[in-house]
Amino acid sequence: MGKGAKVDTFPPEDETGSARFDRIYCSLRDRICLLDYPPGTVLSEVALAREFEVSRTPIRRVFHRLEFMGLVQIRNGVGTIVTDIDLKTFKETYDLRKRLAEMMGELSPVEITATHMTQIDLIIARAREIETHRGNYDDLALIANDTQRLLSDLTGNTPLREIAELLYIRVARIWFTLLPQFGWDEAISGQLHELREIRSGMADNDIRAVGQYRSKDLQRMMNLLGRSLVGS
Amino acid sequence: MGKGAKVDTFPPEDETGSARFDRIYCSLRDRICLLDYPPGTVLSEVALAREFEVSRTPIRRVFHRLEFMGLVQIRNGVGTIVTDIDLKTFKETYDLRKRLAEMMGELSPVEITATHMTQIDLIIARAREIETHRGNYDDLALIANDTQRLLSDLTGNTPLREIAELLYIRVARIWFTLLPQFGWDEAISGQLHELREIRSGMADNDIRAVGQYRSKDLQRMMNLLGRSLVGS
DNA sequence: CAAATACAATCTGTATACAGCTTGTATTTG
DNA sequence: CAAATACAAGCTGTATACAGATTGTATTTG
Repeated sequence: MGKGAKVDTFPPEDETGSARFDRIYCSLRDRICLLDYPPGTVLSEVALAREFEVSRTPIRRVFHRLEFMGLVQIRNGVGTIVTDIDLKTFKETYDLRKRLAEMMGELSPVEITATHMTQIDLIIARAREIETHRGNYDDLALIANDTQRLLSDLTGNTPLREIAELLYIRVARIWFTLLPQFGWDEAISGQLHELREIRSGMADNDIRAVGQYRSKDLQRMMNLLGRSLVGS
Repeated sequence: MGKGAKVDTFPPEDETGSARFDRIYCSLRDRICLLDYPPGTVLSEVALAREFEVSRTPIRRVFHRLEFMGLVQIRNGVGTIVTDIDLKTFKETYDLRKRLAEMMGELSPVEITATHMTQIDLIIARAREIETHRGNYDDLALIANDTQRLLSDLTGNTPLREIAELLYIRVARIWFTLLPQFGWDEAISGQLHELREIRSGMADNDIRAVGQYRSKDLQRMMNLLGRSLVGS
């Protein structure tokens, strides 16, 4: 999943230290989140060092960041393994995300700009474009990612934004794993429904409504999950 | 402040890797939080490497963790500097912490045990003991830290607990900096009041009430801060 | 044959030398 | 004298060799 979805950028000539770190970190984070590296995958420091044309040191720095984000577990003498999430933690995280979504509009809300409207319209257009491409879960995942990014832009409270992003990154890939179980129609129509709700709230310049829609949709996902687990 | 409050433990003989990391990380984190290293302090990798009898490598690992926690800023060619917090971020963080405190009792609440009651009683006893030791802000800070730790133990939702701790660590020292401005009587009586409120909620096995008390007290701190800033 | 044991392969953790960046200072230059 | 410049000191970033930990496997031993 997602193999062809992202092209890793080549390093520019004058790349500074932190830019290189960000490049490698974002690459690996996205590979994990988009399931190029599924849970259980053992990441090799030396192999990645060769691929990114650096030594082990910067790779290790990235690994420790990924561990802090909850995406890998580093074990001495064993290796660095992409984490899985137990259902209890998954549910707790979604419960919390649901609450944080409600806060989005209540803590220092931002003003909706024309740029924001352009962004949501573009995302909706992309979702409609793949509506009939049954089973295109890769692009659906990218759309979900961009939706989260847009909602981040609409979150005025900085710490809240950071934490919402962190929790999203932690559980997004688990969600992506479950997506196919729901079937394409349910998945894409749910995503489009959420996007249109969000857009209506944005059109009214009502961030509070946007947050409540998001919260409701997270609840809907939890319900779907519950049904899926009972049904399997 | 806090110089004599904490004794760094000696490394045991059979110390494993991650234990060493935790030891150094907690030492430096506490030194920053308890203002042994006030904002603006430049931390030296080589000096700390000498002190902890390791090479620069583990110290760098700790520095990157501290940077992720928001306690230091690492700048290439310059140094690693203990951060300060601007008032906007400080207020945003408190607004968020206030909301998270309310959630404590609502998301998977835990059962209060006799151990928990013993802990809160011990903290209250310590607070009463220093009640007449005017200006003993160091011990007051330690009491505030242990209060936070107890509330963490009462938070059943794991991600919520982690995030509440993170936000506390980020802003605690700023709060400690401001404490003396409020005067000893206000500071110690406020702390004791909060502790007794928390205890009453715990005695009723009502985590929701505990969270609401905590939220209210965070609001009270914000109000004090506002007055202090207007008055200065 | 089964169980304990020794070992080798492979991984992360650490130490250290060196490269690159930033900044204050001394020097040069108009 | 003032401003631009060259430089040196000190910091973090990187590369790499080596140490320590873990685990699967082959060997030994009863």
